[in-house]
Amino acid sequence: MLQLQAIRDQKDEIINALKKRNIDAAPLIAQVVGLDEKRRATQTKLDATLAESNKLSKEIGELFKTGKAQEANVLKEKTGSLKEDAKRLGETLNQAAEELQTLLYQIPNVPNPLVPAGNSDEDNEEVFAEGDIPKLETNALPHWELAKKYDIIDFELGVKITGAGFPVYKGKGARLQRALISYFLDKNTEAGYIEMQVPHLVNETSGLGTGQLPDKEGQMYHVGEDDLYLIPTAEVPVTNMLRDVILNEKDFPICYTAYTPCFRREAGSYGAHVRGLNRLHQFDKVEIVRVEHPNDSHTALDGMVEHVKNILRELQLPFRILRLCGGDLGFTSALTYDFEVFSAAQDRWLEISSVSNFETYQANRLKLRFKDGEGKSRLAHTLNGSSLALPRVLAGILENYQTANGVQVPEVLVPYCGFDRIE
RNA sequence: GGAGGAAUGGCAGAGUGGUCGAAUGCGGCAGUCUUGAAAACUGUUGAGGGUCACACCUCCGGGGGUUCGAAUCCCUCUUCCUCCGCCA
Repeated sequence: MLQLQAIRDQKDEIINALKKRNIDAAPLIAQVVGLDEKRRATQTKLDATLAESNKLSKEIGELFKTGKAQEANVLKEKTGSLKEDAKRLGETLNQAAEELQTLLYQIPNVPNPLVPAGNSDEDNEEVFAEGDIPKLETNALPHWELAKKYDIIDFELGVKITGAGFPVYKGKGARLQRALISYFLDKNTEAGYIEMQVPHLVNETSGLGTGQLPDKEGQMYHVGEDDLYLIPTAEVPVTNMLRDVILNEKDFPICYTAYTPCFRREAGSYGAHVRGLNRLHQFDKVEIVRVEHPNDSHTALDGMVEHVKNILRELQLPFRILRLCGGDLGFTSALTYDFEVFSAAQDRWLEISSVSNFETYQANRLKLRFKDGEGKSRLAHTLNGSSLALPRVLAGILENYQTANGVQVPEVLVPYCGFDRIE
């Protein structure tokens, strides 16, 4: 959520920057400014009414104490109309504040100046690429065929017990998955992230805090009975740990990592591009989350990108990094880098990580602040990234490491797996 | 699930209708003393709105009510604690 103060002060800059997202925010911003003025004017009137009422109440108290009940009763009558005014103004105020909130929820984050213009994923800017794309045998298989051949992932079994998009990992497949989780957590811990285990269901307030609600409601599984949401990413519970917190400057940086399953309804997407592990309703992910001083957040973002890079290097997977264009940028993000691994057998790039700086957008919703040198409260910056998402990394490994006699296990994972080949 | 009790500032903890945004202690910050530190002493220290700055307004778990006036009384929700039941 953008800060009202910023909208007031830098209206034109914001409208201009939002054009990169291909939206014309001018009407919305104008509405916000109008409502904000109304809200403040009403607040001023209400405050004056309440001040008058408070004053009278004090006088009445004094009069009763000194035994002047009659005079007190005269004053009492005067408070009646003030009360009515206050009630009416209070209602107007609440309504204006509510409308304002609804409007603010509709405005996405302002893209960072680095964000390239563009409409779709085709306009994303490749900023880095590394690793050799392996030359596979002509009869190389996509991962869903490999999964069947070696009996390590069973999609049909998942359909039987739950539905499409809920695979069952078996034997070495399950072990490889667990190995990846441990490996990622270890790498993140080495880099200074503190490991957390967090709830997999969150309440509505948490959904609002990180920006999944109110607009992406349909993408989360909702447990109606208890009004809880299954998390679409660990970002939600982990970042919300800092909700309503005022940090000290010396607390920065805050670095957390967490492994969780992620649940996404992904309504309405079927077809070739979602085969196998490419898109699931439940998948595993290890996430990194940082809370930073505004001055340091972009350096931190670069650091997170480097960190993910190093993991992919160790796994020896060919990858590239894209800077998302305005049209592809997530609603709450100011700047996002996507990591993609090349899947030789599918002959396409698979997104395996997304690293973002939300600047103050989430912090404003979360009321995540810190005391600066002058003792003033300011909003912190939040960042997060996948380090890493499991299924597509698994797909990339299966496809790129396949040989005529089985799938080799990447060297760094062998100690975690306890085997070096799936056959 | 049943029966009781509780929720106050960073923490602990007073406050049962007006003088309470809230005693006191601890912690934090600044200073005095000290070569430095500790101790001691002095001062300071919640959040939000509003204003050029003041004034002023709101907030004592959330929401609603009673009253001229609510941290304090009533209703309701949530959470925590104790006892019972169930249970990995």
